[in-house]
Amino acid sequence: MSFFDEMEAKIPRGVARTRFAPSPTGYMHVGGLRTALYAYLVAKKLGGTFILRIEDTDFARFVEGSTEIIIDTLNGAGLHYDEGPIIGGPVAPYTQSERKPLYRPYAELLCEKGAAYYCFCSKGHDVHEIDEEEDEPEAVAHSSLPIADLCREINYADAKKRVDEGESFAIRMKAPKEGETTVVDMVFGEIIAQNKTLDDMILLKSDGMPTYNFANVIDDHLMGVTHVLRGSEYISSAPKYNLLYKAFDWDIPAYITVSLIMRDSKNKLSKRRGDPTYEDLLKQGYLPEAILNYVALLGWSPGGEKEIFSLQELTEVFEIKGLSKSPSIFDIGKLNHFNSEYIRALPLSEFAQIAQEYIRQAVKNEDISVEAIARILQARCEKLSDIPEKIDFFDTLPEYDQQLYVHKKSGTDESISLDMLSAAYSALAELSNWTNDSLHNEFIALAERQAVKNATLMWPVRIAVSGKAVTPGGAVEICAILGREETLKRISSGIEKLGGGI
RNA sequence: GGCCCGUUGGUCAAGCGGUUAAGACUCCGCCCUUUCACGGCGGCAACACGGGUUCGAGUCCCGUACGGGUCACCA
Repeated sequence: MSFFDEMEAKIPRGVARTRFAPSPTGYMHVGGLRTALYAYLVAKKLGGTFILRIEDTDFARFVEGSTEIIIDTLNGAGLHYDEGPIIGGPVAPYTQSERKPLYRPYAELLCEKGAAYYCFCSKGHDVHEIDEEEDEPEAVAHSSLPIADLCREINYADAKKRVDEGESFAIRMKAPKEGETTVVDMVFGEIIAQNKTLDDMILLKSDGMPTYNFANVIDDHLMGVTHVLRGSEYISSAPKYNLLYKAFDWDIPAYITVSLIMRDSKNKLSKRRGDPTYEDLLKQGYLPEAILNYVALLGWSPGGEKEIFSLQELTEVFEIKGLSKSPSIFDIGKLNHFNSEYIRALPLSEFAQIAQEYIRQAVKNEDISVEAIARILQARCEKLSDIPEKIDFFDTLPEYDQQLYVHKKSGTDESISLDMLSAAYSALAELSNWTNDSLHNEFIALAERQAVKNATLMWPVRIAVSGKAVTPGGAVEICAILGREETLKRISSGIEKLGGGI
């Protein structure tokens, strides 16, 4: 049995096998996460298999520890893979650098068949400088083709001989000069490319590693991938992939090309320009579920009016036809909305648990329980990182402007506030039971005795105990958390501030 | 520049030849209310442009404009 037959025999057959194939750059793009999600959903929707494959064919770009980050990220988001690094699978290994010996035979097979050729051009001649300038001169296409064309003409036997003699080489695809190639994509439809516009892309680099373009085709085939998901930056290469599949006489998988995620109408999301990666978002206190939900809806729509979907629900409602061809702009404001929805939907104890570290950043006083703070915070919190500044007044009363006591809607000015604080001080000093309920009742009763509306009493009290115009929780909740001693202290300092005395 | 793709309110988006062109975010107003928020109600705001095809076009076709992608021994 030949090497090729053996490889063929190992290919798993399944209803749906999809893969997420990131390169280990050290972090997860938001767009990458979304592609992973869709790949997961396509597989799960059809009861298939979701594969993780690490594309580390570029030595120079490899970042230590990246694979672990990718795996942690996927698991953290609930996108558990069925085959891949660490857990293995029927077509292991799942890391391309470990698959290196597999690629050369396939590339050479293509040379033999006349669908590819050995190229002896030196690597340097067409080095492409990453050029950020707008107006690049005409010749920027600095095509390597004319030079490579010379290699293209060398006959197979001669080239093979040079290779056998140890000459350094790369292998390029031999794109036909005539005819056209049609790509069928489940999102973009039919795309027809004139073969003459296709360049002889490198398949195998002179270091023996395959390029992304080649490794993808080989591995997708060898791993039995049925649906190939990738971003639209690859769509113009798809005809070349098809040529490769055709040269091998392999079945072409279903292509599902997803549109780009942009930072604005002109630029795609980029870490380099300061756009957040998935890890950045987690650090800022966004919940994985919320990010996933938001990102699912960027470039895909279920059609109805429902927007909140758990991962489980997504696997049920996901349809390829809901995928959009046009790019979408990442809107942090809308992510905020999803995040607050998810935060509010959490059981209090769970919210308290994830909010704990943020709460303790601002409230060091151990007498104050995390849960008490969490309770008043939960409905007013877009992201966890907002927490500390909202509750810093619990530990120390900030300096505040006396003008805060003037609030038209509550019917207070400085003089009325002074009266209210004085009344509140006496009443609270006598209060036997220091709970939300008893405080509430006491305030209501006091307002009635003073013949003012509740707000006229509550507003100045809240200002006095918090020093802030806006707080999580109202006067009652804040007093309850602060306790009698601290509450009375703060109220009396408010009274002094307003020129009164106890 | 060549090739490919896209274009519905500020943003995400539904729409599949006949609709008062959904819904969500944002913003604004009102209600609720011990502040803000939550919740409830209401409002502002869109089919890029020009030609066709058709009784009828956001929906189909062709151009134009604008935007994006790609043209690396990067992925």
